[in-house]
Amino acid sequence: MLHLYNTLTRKKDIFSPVETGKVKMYVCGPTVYDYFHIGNARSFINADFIHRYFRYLGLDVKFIMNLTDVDDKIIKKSNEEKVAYSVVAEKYSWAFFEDIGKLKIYPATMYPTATSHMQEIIDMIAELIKKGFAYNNEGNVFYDISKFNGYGKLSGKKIEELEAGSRVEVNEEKKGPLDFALWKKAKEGEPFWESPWGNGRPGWHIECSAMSCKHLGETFDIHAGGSDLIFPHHENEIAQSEAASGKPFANYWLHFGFLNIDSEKMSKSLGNFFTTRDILKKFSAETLRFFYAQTHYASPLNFTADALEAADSGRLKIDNLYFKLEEIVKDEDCDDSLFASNYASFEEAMDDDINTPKAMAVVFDAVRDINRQIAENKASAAYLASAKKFIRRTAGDVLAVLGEAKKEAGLESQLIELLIQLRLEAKKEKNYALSDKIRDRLKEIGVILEDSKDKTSYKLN
RNA sequence: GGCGCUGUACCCAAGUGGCUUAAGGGGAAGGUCUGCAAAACCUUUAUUCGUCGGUUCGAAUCCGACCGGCGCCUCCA
Repeated sequence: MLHLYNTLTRKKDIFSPVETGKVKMYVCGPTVYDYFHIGNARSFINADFIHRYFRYLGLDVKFIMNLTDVDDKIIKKSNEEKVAYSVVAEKYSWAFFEDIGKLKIYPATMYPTATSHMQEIIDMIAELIKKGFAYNNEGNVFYDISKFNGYGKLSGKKIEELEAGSRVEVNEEKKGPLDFALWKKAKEGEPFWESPWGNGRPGWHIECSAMSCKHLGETFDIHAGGSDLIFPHHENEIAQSEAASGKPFANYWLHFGFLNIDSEKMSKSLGNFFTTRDILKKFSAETLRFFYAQTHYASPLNFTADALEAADSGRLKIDNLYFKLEEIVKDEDCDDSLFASNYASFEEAMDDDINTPKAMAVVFDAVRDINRQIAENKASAAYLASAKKFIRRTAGDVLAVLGEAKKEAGLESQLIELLIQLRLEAKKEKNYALSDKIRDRLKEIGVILEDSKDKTSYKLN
């Protein structure tokens, strides 16, 4: 039974979807104004663990991630670069897809954009005005939070306290300081869309309400995002959606913890800002995923080079076993019952609010057991086949921390095999100087040789 | 000022009342195997969970105080 910590109820709730067997999930995606950073990557990967686990469970998942493709930051960048906002948005949208592909993120069902949902956005704003939750002030439309009863229920904030401690600039156009923009009147030179309130563009929060409603319905199962989005973004989404539909919005709210760099907040001004692209030049996607999976999704995580190195060593332990199994397992047919308790433990961990650190411990327990069976030569063919499947389904399909299999480039692998043969002959003649030289040289170019009793295998670094 | 999170070994980290005299990974030390390596396996590495009190038959887990770290309240994953 899957339990998820729900920000709305502040406890772990039993997950019970609106429609049995189906999951409707919405995750706030990127604003496409720059390459995304490793903090964003953490959120995307955490969402991916959840997505992949639902798939593992055999649920029919509809997973929507939006791209915010028009907003202040994009406009600012387009002005700096003297190109149309859409050029910026398009460039970084492609970069986003490229990067999440590299991160082995299982694709969402759909990646809708704000600009392709203008009609839905305008319709929702019109509905909010009609129902009295919003007001038009000379082309700027604001949401009147005093009209919405449950405002603050997600973030646990009280309206009076928010107003008292408010750092929001006084805006004469708004009735209340916490009212937020649904539609922003276009300023000179800004991109705009036509609307009943004049030319302008949507506020940030409304797109998520409009798009989630269109693609998932008025009430859906899971809404997730970074913990900084709780307030005001998600709070405002709830206000918009529930006021417009009169129905509950998302049933489960999940929030991902923040990433710090060397115990400091990542920011451009501190000079500790890393894009995912930068990091992927030094570490593999699997290493990054392994590193993130070691910490629960909601906890803060400290990012250091040493920790990444440690993660790299750790995940190789799983890889080494899996590659070994790929070599010795011929027949994929297997009896899962041999690993029934391992699967049960894995699922128990994941069912407990997607406890990936615990799930990894389960995988490592299995890795040790399997290695021991192999070392002691006690493993049956059926056991090894089941072992391989267990590792693939957990470390591979759900966590996606397994590295790529050895590349079987035809000529390349033949040449390596040839060198291995020559080295074995040298070894037979006890010419260890030569055999070690071959091994060392191959290692230098990324081919690692491992001798076992009767043969030598290799892996590519 | 308000709200919330957090402090577990050299490092990362799970565990939130008895199954734990605290998982798992990294690192380190010793051993097995090996011509030597590598990989793998075995052993060791927290009588203790920020500090001090309290509740309880029993607490890392609950309560209180104190000390430290962090986030949100403004765009932000």
